[in-house]
Amino acid sequence: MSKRTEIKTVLTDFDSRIGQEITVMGWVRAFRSNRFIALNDGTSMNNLQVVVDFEQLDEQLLKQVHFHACIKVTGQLVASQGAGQDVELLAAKLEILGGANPEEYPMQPKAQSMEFLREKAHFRMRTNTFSAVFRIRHGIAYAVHKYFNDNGYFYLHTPIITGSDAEGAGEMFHVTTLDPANPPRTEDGAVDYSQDFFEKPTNLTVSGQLQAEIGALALGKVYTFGPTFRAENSNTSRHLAEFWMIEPEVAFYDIFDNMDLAEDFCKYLINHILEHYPAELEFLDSRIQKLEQNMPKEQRRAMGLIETLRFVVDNDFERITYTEAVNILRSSKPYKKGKFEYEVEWGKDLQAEHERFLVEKKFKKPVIVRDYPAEIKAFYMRMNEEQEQIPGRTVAAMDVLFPGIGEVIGGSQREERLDVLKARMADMNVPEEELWWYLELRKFGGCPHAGFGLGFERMVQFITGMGNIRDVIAFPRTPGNAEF
RNA sequence: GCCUCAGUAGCUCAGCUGGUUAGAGCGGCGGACUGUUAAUCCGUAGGUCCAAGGUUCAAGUCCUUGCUGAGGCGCCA
Repeated sequence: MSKRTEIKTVLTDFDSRIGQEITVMGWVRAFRSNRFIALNDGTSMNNLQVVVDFEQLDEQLLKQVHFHACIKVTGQLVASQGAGQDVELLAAKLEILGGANPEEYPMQPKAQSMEFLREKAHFRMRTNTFSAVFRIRHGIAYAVHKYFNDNGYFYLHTPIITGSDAEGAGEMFHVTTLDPANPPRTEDGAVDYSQDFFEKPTNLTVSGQLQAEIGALALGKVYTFGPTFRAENSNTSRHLAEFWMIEPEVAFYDIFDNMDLAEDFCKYLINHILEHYPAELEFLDSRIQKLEQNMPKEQRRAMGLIETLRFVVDNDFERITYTEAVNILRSSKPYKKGKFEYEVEWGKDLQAEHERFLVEKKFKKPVIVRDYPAEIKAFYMRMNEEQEQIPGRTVAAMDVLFPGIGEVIGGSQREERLDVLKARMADMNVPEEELWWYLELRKFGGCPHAGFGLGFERMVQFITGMGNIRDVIAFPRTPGNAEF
């Protein structure tokens, strides 16, 4: 193929190219007035206007310039006569690389529903909305690595297949090469996993945290960023069966260092996108405004997308303890009026409606809640000292709650005291045999350390303003859905 | 897993208390158009009303079951 110039380059760096002949390739977004082709090659939010003179080009060729057909155009770049763009390309040569017969092609040059586009995941990335989302998704992923690299963290690849089912984060997908219809059996009739590939039962990982702790206790500061699997039957706009999670783990960090890291990290990611993807954000912002035009006022966002992102980076996150949260909730208007469906009571977990009140009504910004009751949190979270005014024991856990999507981060300081950890595992029926190495980490050269898990798609959702998590991952896996 | 709502043309939807040949906008197709920007204008075709059963003289409309999707909740990131 002859060399092409990317459309983003043409549109942003055109001074030196005006008057020159260039070649561009991309997908047709519109063919107006038998003269103007809006061409997009995925590099930019904006299209290049290609101007055709039908007397100079074959009529049959121009008839194939359909919506989303892929074409190659060579011609002279000139200053545009029209008002909508700086430059345009006068087509001297036009070639159809891939036609798109509109009588069969399902995509149409108009707004289509998210549900319909989800069924067309192989085409939806050609739309403005999804190309913007996926450019931003890339930008956030890049910023994750840049942030950690620039701050002295090491990227650790924790296993996708795990031999432990004690990671305490929900139902797991089994991994096996045994024939499910006819597996080998032991004498007592159980499946004989000693004949399986790994000679033991294995699952897809639900978290890289326990292994990340191994890294932290050697390299000091590590992070993981990889796929994570939960076999929960979750049917919501913020859950996936396969998602990407970022898990920093840091030696010598306590819960407060952990909160500082979480806040700084979130702000860095948002700032990176504000700085590098303004066109995408403006498009998504206006998209939401159009969507909300017909909604009643109370259902609309209080602030625009970009305004929300600026607000989050410009303000400190609110930090409260679980006990304070319970007190705030119990003296709140909706509580007194009986508007909450679930009871607010020390010892019970905060429900989505409670978190939403704190984030969206009370503080109107991200909130970090810490020091949750020990009974409702995982075995590895560090036990706090007893406090007189608090009804029960708490652990040094923290959740970062964002407006609209709720929990984006869950983390904790880890229990480094061997005896306390063993007691907790016994209390919660976590088998020591499976996590012998986790215990030895405390026995030999242990230290205080902390970390958290950030749901990557939830962050992408927040930054792009997309309402459903299935629309910020290219190929969503949810209960009953693994197409593509 | 639970609750609520929806499924009618390629897409988005209208179709009233059941009543003849089921509608619109957009998209498609045919045509016009050399300065358009969600281009515009004229013409035109296009339907197993999600599926199966039932009630009725008569069902897109009512009932039952199932399937699919969405929203909310739970589980969490």
